[in-house]
Amino acid sequence: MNIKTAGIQSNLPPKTIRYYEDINLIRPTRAENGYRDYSVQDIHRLRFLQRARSLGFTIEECRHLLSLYDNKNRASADVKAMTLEKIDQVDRKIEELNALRATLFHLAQNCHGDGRPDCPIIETLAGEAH
Amino acid sequence: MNIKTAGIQSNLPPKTIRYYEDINLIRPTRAENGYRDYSVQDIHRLRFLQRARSLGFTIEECRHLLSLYDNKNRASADVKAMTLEKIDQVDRKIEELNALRATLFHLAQNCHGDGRPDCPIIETLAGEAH
DNA sequence: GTAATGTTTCCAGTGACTGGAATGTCAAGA
DNA sequence: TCTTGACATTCCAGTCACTGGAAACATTAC
Repeated sequence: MNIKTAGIQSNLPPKTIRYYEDINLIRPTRAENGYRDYSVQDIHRLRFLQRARSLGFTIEECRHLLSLYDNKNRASADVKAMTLEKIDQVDRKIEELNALRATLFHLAQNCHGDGRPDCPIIETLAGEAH
Repeated sequence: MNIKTAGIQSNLPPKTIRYYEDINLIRPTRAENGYRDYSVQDIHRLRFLQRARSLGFTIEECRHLLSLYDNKNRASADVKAMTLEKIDQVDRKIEELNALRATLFHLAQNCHGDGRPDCPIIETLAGEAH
């Protein structure tokens, strides 16, 4: 299977698939003409990567997950621990964004938003008392 | 004022301050020995940058905000529009993260998390039916 | 005088791709 | 058969916002 088809099957752009090969996440064989040739197993790995990445796992975490995927004797505890850690990270990020949103909202509410030059948002950024 | 003091005053590492100079966000004068010399106005700009960055504005948005900060005839409507747009972006990001968290949580809940090799998280990433 | 600290410039690396150029291969239609 | 267009290859560079490190020079403290 050529790279474009592999991309459609895995929902990844060809550029990304070549990149994943560069960093040794996948090793397709080559056809006689030098084209990459993706097997069904390769597609499974690519789909796995696409899903794990879209769930916010980093490339290195994906590499680890793939090694667990390859390992028939893996312990599900390892995978669960990674997932729980990822949930913690997501929770922290959500908290940060909520605080950020509150600050921005407060700034926007105090800005009259017309053509007058005085602007509480700029003043706050500049650190002026208000 | 030397760069380290400027960094302390603005809560930015010296490396970052030099970087901001590289990309023309700030232009300190130079002392006779070649050291950068930061004025009080420079510190204001740096603090402004630090605050705007920590509120999630990109460097290019900061550049724009700084030009509004410099411009005594700016319209506060411009600044408010940027802030509201940023709030929208933050809202979208929070939504994404909430969905992501729900998926991860669902996966973790269905994983027994012990030494057995079968793992619903891996199976889901691999796209297997469950 | 010397050691520690601070400053300079420059180059390279991060993460995870993405864009583009130059070149080669293949399949379909006139 | 020729040509056109879609697809493939490699390699280099750029993204964003820094960050790390090396080599060399300046200043400060003891």
